Amino acid sequence: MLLKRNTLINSFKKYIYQEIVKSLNDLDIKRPESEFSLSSPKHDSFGDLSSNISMILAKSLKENPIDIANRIKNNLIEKKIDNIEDITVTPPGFINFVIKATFYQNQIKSIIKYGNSFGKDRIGKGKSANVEFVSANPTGPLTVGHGRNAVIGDTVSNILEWHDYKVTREYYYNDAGKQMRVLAKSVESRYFDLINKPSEFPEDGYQGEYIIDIAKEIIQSFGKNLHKNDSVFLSEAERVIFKQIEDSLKKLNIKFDTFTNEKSFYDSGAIEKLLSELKDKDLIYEKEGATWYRATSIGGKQDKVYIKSTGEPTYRLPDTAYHKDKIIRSYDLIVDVFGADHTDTYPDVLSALNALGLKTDHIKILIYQFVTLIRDGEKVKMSTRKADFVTLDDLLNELGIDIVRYFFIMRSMNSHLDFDLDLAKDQSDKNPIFYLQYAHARICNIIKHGEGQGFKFSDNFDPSILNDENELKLIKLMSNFPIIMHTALETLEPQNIANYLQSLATYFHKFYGTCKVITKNKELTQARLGLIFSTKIILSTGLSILGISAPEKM
RNA sequence: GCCCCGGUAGCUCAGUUGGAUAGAGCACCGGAUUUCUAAUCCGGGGGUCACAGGUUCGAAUCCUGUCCGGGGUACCA
Repeated sequence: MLLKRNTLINSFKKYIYQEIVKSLNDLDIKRPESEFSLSSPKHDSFGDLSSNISMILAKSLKENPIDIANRIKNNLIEKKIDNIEDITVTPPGFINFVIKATFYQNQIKSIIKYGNSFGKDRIGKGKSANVEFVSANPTGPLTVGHGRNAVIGDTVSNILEWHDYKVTREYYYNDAGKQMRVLAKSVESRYFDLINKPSEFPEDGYQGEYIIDIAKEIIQSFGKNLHKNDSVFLSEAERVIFKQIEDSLKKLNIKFDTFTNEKSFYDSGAIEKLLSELKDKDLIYEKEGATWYRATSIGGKQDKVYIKSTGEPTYRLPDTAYHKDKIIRSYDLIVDVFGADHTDTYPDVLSALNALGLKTDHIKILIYQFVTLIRDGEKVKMSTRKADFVTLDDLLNELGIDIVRYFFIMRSMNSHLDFDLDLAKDQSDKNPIFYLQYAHARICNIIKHGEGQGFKFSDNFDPSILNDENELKLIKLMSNFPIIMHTALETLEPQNIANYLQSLATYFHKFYGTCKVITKNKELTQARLGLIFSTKIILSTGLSILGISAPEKM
């Protein structure tokens, strides 16, 4: 099938596409090797769908593309294609299709009929997905960067769920490594400070205020007689911090299904087993007291250390065992959400798995770039070690869930994110999230107002009378929702949805400016109620996928 | 040095995976409210898509090189 992926879901496009192919047959033109497009042009003046078929054929046919286009056009016109109002040819050789308004108008009925399932292609039905995100070790409160991770991961999960995937949200952590030892030492040191005993704060210790709070809690619960290296320092620190992390995530309305501890792969012998499997493939060797992974033999740039000369493994080894485990759990799709600092880490993991004969095509790694906070027009400096950072909690307390979630996904994850606190905090029309939510609230208010005037929404209306320019634009945009969702599924990039909803809100507000819904014209009122009702459905569906509320009133 | 991401309006960013005349928001200027919510709408100015080549009917988009910013870089994850 030469059809472009995006267009597959739209059966009407598929139909037109086939009609073009048939015309080629009729005209005795050989179908081109490369695929041709059929997509919405940027400008409405070119119609609703345009194809580049004749430009692609021009070379092999040695014929002017406009002439080819006209031949195809004439053949198509003769055949009288359903739902096509007009076909035009424009330079340099596009064939443009104008779709009948009724085709779009009828979509409103579909939206109302299918509600928040409108446009679902249920591609994930019967399939499972695992989305691993956040995965911060419990060494301190979640930061702004983790926030971006959390919101991307959860929204991606929502996108998958909307397509009927069964999604497991998974949090992976390590409470046994060096980081945690330093954490315990930091708490221990603060503990002895508080009870006026000599202590030594570790060189790379965690300097945040929260460490002192944990030490205070330990004094409360365990008294002042703890000795150095007591395991309580670690266990309490982990317990308290994990509680904090879960609370922060809860405030973002994020709930994990599984927490997986790196330690479990040591306990189960999985790591041992992985090592011996790799050894059998001659991918492991010893050098300078360390154990190395021979990445170079499978196309890697350089060999990597698996076990340090201190006897402690690097992250690669358990990470590979963990991913192997996820593969064995046989998900149809495995998604990892990593920060840009992890860019270099995953290729080794994947290559080791491949070397063991495991398929990794269904593992999708999403890398997001860093977040910079902007306050008063200036970058907020952040140092993790000194705990000189704004936490995710601070952000949530200051801004609330809707704004935080929206700001984290409104930009492409490939781009560095400038999080403008002043804009986010602004409760006025400058803030893009309100623009969106206001559209929804406005619709709710009109519906309410209509009820006060004796109009009740009913699906029994005639959509063909919705012929105002702003009505048609709104209707056409809503018809595009399935394509947007399909793109979001393929790319796993939530900002597509955010951008789409912004345009939808724009088109609605424009409609509102020119068309009054509740009028004395009963038939028109019912039709327009149908229109705004379906707009409300798309808006609230999109917002709920983004994890943002759709207020009835503002 | 090498690898990854980015460079588009004064600022922050989109750009449907190669299409036609480059798009928003903010900021700036001017207008609209006896109205279903003005958290809105309408109009205006503002561009060498970092730069230079290449690929082709056609490039912000793909390839090569250069410059700038961010991240990583072999026993920290």
